[in-house]
Amino acid sequence: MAEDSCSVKEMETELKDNPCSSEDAFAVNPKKKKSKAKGKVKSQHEGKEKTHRKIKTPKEESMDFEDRRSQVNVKEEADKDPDFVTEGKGKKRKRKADKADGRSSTSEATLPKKKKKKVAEEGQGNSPIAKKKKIKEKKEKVKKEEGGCSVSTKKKKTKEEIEAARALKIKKKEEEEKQRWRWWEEEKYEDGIKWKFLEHKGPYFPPEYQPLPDDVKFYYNGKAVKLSLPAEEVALFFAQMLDHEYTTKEVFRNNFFRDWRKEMTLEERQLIMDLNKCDFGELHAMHKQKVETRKNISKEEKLVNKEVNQKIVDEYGFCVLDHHRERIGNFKIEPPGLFRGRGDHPKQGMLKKRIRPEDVIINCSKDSHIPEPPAGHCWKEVRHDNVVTWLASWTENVQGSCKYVMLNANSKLKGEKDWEKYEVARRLKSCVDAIRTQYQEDLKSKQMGTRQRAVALYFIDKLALRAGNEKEEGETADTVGCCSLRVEHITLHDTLDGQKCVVEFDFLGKDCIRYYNKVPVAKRVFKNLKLFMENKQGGDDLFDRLNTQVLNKHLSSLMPGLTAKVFRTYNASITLQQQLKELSNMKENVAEKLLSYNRANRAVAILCNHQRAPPKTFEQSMANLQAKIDSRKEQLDLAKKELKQAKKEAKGSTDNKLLIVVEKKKKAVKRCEEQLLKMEVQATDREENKQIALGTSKLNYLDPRITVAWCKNMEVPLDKIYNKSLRDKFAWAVDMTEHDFVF
DNA sequence: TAGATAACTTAGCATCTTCAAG
DNA sequence: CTTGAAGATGCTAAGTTATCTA
Repeated sequence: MAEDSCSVKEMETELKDNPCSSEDAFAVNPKKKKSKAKGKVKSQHEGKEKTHRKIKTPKEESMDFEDRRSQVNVKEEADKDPDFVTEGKGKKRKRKADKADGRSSTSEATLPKKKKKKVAEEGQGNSPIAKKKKIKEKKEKVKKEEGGCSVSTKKKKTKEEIEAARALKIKKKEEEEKQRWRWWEEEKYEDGIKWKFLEHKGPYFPPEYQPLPDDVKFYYNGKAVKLSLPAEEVALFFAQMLDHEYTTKEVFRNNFFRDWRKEMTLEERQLIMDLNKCDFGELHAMHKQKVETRKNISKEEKLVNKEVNQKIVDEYGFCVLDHHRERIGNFKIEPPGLFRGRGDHPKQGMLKKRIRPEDVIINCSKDSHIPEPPAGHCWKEVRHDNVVTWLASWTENVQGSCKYVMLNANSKLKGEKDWEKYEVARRLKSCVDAIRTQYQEDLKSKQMGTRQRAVALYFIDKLALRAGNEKEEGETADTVGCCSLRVEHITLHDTLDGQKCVVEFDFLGKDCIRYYNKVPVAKRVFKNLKLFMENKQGGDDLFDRLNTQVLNKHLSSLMPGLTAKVFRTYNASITLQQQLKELSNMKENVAEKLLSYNRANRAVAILCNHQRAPPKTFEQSMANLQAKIDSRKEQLDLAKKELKQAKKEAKGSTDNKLLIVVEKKKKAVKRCEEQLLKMEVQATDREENKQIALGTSKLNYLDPRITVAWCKNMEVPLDKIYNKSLRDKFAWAVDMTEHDFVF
């Protein structure tokens, strides 16, 4: 998040210059007047544009879509902009909205039902016999190795152990595969029922706080102070973070100090009045020491730790859902600590409290073995609600929101939902043209609300913006999505770089990731934007007649199950499909095909603005790779020379030896060339990927069936693209997708 | 029927693990 | 065998949407 850190830096200098706490800064922050230009639509604008421009046909529009990826300005440009600071904004934006009907449920989505009869619980591997055989072989192998050379050196033995462990792992994997629940071949449950039986052990609680040893002291105002346990624990949270830049931020420090004092005893509170007089040095040093020793532990200890962890996973990491053992995603209760929100979060530094069993609600079957709370404790509640998917929940104290323990992505519950998501997106494909035509038409509407809706939809569709819910002021960082865009977030250019009607976007989106883009838009959109911005200030809402409920209500009337985020899924998947078709070629080798895939993936990531901070070691590792390429090039030159020489010598000769040498050299050249190409491809890929994150779209937006089908057609092994977890998560797609799948 | 909240998806970064090169 | 980069996984914050409640 380069731009993030950039604004952070600026924040800091600002803070240095201005010694008042930023809490004060917040209070002082002049609220921008929000002049809601209600009913200010000038009707004479209507219809004017007809003379200038005909409505785009869906086809023309879709051409726009194709070169969308080139429009997205990768953020370097934005990075350079030193003026980029989003000011703390004025007010809470709560508006009354037409109530969303809520009747349009996604559950109507019809999954392509494979009318197969229920498969037996154990599930059938593709070729169970072959698998069993394999497993047997493995077992024998393991046995052999175990018995084989027992009188060997210690080293060898551990090696063997590793080998055995590996074999065991493979065996385990195969068993796993065999036991995979092929839920996608079963009938779905009716209306909202998520399970009929659910049993688990409850969440795993982090270990209790271990008091400081006596020789590690906290000092206040130069004097050693023995803190009470609760205060000490919180002090340690802060001490541990001392290397982080954010412990220097005023908001963070103030929030921390306020919450810390709440944990203190009366005397402590009376003594410790100023954070600047606190010396956490020894605590910090102790923590660093601990990290260091943890890093240096022996292999044996590591193995022991691993086993201990595995035991925890085995005990708490699984549940039984409708007769199948399923992995739980996050079975560990979040440990206490200091809250660190993203970006400029007003609550950063606040204490995230320790969760006790008394805070936790358990959800499971009535007839299951109810999880035991830790000794001496009880649950807040045990309920048996089978229309939800969570196993346990608690309320987090910083934001007051609910946290849930849910299943792993490879579970039936998650998989089915995911599948459904892509089916909804595919349904959008069949009616997207009509919807586009409609919103183009709506741009001319007499109703201001309708026009705003149309423009918002245009953005959501064309630029893959998020819906943009309203947020409560002061509770979170100031970020926006489509519906919550403010006037200050866009700049209109009648012409820019030879293009007409360019909208320049500059705002912080989810996770405070900057969205910066200059996009030529339809003239009518441009005109509407001008209209929406009339008589408004920077801090005013661009779409003052619109919110996500209104928008989604409208969308669901166009297609059941349609909401704003479906457009992101749809456009991401369709872009991947198009790009793959365009970029990849059967003639390429696997490395090149993978580059093509990554490029298609990248087009999607750019569309969705999935960014990452360039890896810290990026420059170095790039240079290393380049060095390797150079040396390989030299090798290649050498090999070529040698080949020439060999050819020369062999010319006219019938000496078999010489001919063989020529062949050898030829092979060497070829190998060199291949390796070089591979590295060069890798270098290109990495460079292009510098600040783009491919993972998010792969995980959340791209219909896996597109990828599976592409792999089949291109003869690329799937595991070159999907790692184990992805293959598990998308098991349904891997299993059911034929080569002719079309999104 | 709006506003609150519950439920669930999406997100990037941190950390742990693995694997390949030196 | 060591080192470091890449890749995988873990963590939890931050969104969206559905649903509840007064």
